[in-house]
Amino acid sequence: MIPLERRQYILQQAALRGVVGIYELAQALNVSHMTIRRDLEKLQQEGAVVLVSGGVQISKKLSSEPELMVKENMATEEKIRIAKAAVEYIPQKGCIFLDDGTTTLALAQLLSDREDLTIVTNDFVIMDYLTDHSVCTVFHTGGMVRKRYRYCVGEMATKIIKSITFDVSFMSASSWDERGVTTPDIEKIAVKQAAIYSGRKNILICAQSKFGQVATFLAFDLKDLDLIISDKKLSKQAIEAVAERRVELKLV
Amino acid sequence: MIPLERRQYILQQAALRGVVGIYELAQALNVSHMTIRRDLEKLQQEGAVVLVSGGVQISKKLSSEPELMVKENMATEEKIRIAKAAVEYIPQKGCIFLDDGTTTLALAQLLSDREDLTIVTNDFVIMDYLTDHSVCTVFHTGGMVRKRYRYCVGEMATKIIKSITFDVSFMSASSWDERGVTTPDIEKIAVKQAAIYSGRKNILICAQSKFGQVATFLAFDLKDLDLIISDKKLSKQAIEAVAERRVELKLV
DNA sequence: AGCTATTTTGTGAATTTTTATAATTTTTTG
DNA sequence: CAAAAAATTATAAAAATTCACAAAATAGCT
Repeated sequence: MIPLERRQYILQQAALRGVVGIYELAQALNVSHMTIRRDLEKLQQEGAVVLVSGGVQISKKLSSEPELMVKENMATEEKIRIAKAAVEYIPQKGCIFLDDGTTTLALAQLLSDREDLTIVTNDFVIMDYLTDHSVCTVFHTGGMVRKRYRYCVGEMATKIIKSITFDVSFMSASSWDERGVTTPDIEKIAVKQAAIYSGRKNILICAQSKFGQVATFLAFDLKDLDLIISDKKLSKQAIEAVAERRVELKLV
Repeated sequence: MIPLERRQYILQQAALRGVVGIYELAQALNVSHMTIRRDLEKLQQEGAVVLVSGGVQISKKLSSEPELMVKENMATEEKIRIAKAAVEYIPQKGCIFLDDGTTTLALAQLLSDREDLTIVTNDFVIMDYLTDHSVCTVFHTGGMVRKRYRYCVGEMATKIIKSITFDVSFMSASSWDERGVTTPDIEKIAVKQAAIYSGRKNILICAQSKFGQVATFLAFDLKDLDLIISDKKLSKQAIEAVAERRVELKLV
């Protein structure tokens, strides 16, 4: 890894998460903290980041730029915590499905050094990340391209998903409540149901903030799940609803 | 491998990844770091890359327009001429397949305003371009991701391709001769054959410079094609070989 | 083919840049 | 205010770069 690559990685992490720690970066990149400090100094001179005690913050100017904004909305603290909890459920040499979404992307980012895994996804952002940063085997489901959201839906994707068996299907949700997970895109229903059909274990990884929101179409019922991983702020009402449906719940 | 090929490979890698390390290239190309350095110096003089410590970065002008950059790096003129000729064969409201490759990418770039089309591809670069710049319906075949080249291969992709019918399949080739199109990737054979199986019309769009090069595996015979579009510099030997197989030939 | 001239490539040494370690000072935290 | 964490500084080690020159490959010629 050459110095520039390292700086790009730092920028990416900063863009993704808002702030990053120096020692964390040093460990991730396997270099000394001094090297990171010198990198950060350069990046600060370029105006890309702002140094703060213990790490860097993405400069406001950048974080308001459209491409990064999309990412910004991604890996928050909660999502990373949820993703870390999710890793525990991935067996050695396993084959997993990652649904489209930012929480599943955060999970993908934790798996870059897992050579043993086979990862299947319908999301192009996740695929891009894995293509550039991972050593695992990657499959894309294909299907009709939803340009705006950069993932695939439709019958083609559904068919392929049904023809594979996953040790774990990690499902995401942009909206869920006591009934189940809902989506505004009718074409996504079949895809999500296929992923659940093909998962020997189905885990919903989803921030509590999405609870209570409802979209037009019901993709699947909470009963179809084996486990829900969410964050600790999840409302009592939600916890009760999950318990009633006898689905295991893990809050992190 | 001749020096020019080596530089094209370097450019391709740089285009693909943004930055590339010198020692990495030296190892991949099996030459000394000095040879790479001299190559990079030349490429820098041409303005294609910028030298940085430990490697090169793709020049900003190019990297900000990824679709142009790929074109840029390999004999553009011919490819665009070939692509323009290929457009003639695309019917209104048609469904076409675009094989992975830079000539097919050039074709995709000419189709951005065609709202009537359905385009299917196994190439992620083509898909990305169409996602960002086109108004047509896009499908991706999915399949096993070949990270380095950014396309899909394998049985999954093959199956899907066979289940669709294309008005035209536009095939590419990194190497071809009188026998047919060859590839170094065994997994690509089935994909290419499936595309030809599913094409009501099969057109090879391919620069003459690739003629005479041979890779390990034969993907398909020239006889399987309805038309070959190439550039005018195509050798007499090649023209005769094509005529013998009763395949129409168009030189532009 | 055989020969020379030219270009390209590899090797090793000197130079410069980058990085790691350790000691010291400053800032943060309880 | 004291302990811990972080930042700074200095210096040694490692890596990357440059330069010079010999070896190898290529091209052009008879």
